[in-house]
Amino acid sequence: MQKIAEVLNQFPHLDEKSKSAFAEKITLEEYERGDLLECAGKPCNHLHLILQGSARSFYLKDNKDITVSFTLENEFTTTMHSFITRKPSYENIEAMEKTISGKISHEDLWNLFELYPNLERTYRLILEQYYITLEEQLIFSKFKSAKERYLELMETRPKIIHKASVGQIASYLDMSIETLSRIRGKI
Amino acid sequence: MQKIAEVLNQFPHLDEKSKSAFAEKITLEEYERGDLLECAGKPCNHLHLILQGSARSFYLKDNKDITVSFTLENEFTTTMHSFITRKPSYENIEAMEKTISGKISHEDLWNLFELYPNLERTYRLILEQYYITLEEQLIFSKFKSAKERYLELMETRPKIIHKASVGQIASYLDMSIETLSRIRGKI
DNA sequence: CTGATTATTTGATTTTTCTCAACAAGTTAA
DNA sequence: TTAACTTGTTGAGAAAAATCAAATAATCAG
Repeated sequence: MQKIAEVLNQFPHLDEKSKSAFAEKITLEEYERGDLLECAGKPCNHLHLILQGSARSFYLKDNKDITVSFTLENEFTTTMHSFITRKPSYENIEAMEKTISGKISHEDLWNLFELYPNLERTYRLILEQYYITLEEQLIFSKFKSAKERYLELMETRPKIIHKASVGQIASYLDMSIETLSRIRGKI
Repeated sequence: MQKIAEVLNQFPHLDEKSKSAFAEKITLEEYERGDLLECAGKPCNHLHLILQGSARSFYLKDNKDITVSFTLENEFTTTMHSFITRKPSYENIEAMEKTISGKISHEDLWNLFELYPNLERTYRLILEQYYITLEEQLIFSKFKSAKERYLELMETRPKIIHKASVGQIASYLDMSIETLSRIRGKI
């Protein structure tokens, strides 16, 4: 698929062989709004590249639905903890709309790493980017008030604001629904 | 050094050649309490393995000193954002006591990756562990009150409580010094 | 050892955000 | 269309934690 090639071309060190070996192991899957890409309780076996649509990672705590992350087009997602440790995931990933994921299984990916060190490097680079993003999220969330966190989201990933509900955004930004509603009212 | 071998032996897939190639590029450096292992404003060029003592990552914001992480013996530390992007770091890393670090430069490490894919894998595995830790920190910090955050630190990394000052722990746990002091008083 | 500086504790007050409650606006199903 | 839900908004009071202020305790330089 053209889209996959585009994403892989972001990694210039990747040779054609590695790319096509990777592409061959990708399965396309289509989800409707609300369908689960990955499900809490089971080990997460796939790394997903969202080719179309969007996804939301969340888990349930005391009957509350807590959003951990949003994934938009051309971004990767998985429940990293489970994908790495092979233990049951505590997170779910659901499609927020009609979504197509190009997914590769853990097993296939690990096998590819043996054959194509360049792919392992690519995975490492992706992991690094994710690490940085997470670190920024952790550090900057410390200083920001509820309002600032919302304004930052508006600036950095405005699409999320249009795709997600108030409740989803509120739990993602770690504030109550009411607080978010009040913030939105005042802008 | 014996200690380095011990740490590397945690990665069973690493062959002897890779290990010794890595060990050869490590430089031992000794720091006194307060010395900087890495300094904000400059690109961070080293991955450190703390062989003895302990370190603290922090940065300065509006004249306040904010602790980002603590590193104890046999743990790795670097200012990941800068180490990965090669841009100036916004974090400092300082020795909290007399500390010995086994450090390897970014350049040496990247060169080793070309020659020993197993080392790149090890780095990837370390990164994965760090990612998981960070993710847990982010997710679980969302639910916990100031008191719960402190109790969790006491349970998971009690050494930090003995080595760090109230102010350092307070900023790490994202609460005011006074709040932490009151929490400690009541236990 | 002693005064000066810094770190910590304690108290009073204020701010932020949460919780509970009521209500309005949309959606969906019968 | 209406009734039952879901989703979002608004208000009032409560709770958690921050800030401001002052008092102690600990550490350091001379």
